[in-house]
Amino acid sequence: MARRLLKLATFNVNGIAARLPHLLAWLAEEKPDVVALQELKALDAAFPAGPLEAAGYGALWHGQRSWNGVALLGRDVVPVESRRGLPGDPGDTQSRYLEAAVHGVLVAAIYAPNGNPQPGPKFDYKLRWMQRLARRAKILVAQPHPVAIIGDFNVVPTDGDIYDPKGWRRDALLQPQARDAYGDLLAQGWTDALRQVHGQARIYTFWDYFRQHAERDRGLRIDHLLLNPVLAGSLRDAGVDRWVRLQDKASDHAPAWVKVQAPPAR
DNA sequence: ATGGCTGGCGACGCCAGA
Repeated sequence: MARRLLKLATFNVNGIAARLPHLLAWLAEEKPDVVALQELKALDAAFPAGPLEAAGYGALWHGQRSWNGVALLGRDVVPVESRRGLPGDPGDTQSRYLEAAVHGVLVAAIYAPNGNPQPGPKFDYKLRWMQRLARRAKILVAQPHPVAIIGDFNVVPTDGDIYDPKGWRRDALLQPQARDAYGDLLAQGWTDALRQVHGQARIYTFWDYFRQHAERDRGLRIDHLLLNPVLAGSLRDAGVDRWVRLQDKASDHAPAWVKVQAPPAR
């Protein structure tokens, strides 16, 4: 008997306060089971736990004033937290990593540093952060249960993942060191779900606010869903809810998602 | 090579995003 499908999604909301109506409309329409949010840009006290609970979602969140901030939502359940903050640098106070078990999947929600301008200290921080992520990912990939790392990686993996690689070649998101860091993750055994499902087809998750890039589909693929081998075996579909990006007052990212066969209850 | 647009902050312009 076929088990039901589980939909896991990641959505950089670019401000949870400004985007709550969009988030609620998307949840009602697409009914994802697990959601990673990035760029809350809000203190913990300002997180809209009430409206989300009313919409049927339990939540964990790790906020921060003005910038960053990540959350995990579970449909009809509160995620069970396993880690808050990326290990490896006690001095790093930026809220970019939250890990929890949700619906039988261990999910790491990430918001990797942008790294611009490069070269410079922000780019150095980006690369160090990615190295720390790789150390955590190496442990996660080998788990005997389903694991996913989903979020805004702020890496354009190849020139096929952006509408204009030449125009962006100096950007931190396209630098060889950033791409190598992403490649190192894949080499651990993670499956890039969107590429796995769509081959070399053009697929974007971010479109900047300039020159009607969203409407013209001039975008970047920087939000990724990585599945460990246990979970990759149950991958059934993947996609991007681009309609969200075409709404008035939208985030500059759209939700990206996978559908996997739900792990057996235990 | 640059600027264009947006959210948050906190008081009108600046920082950061990607």
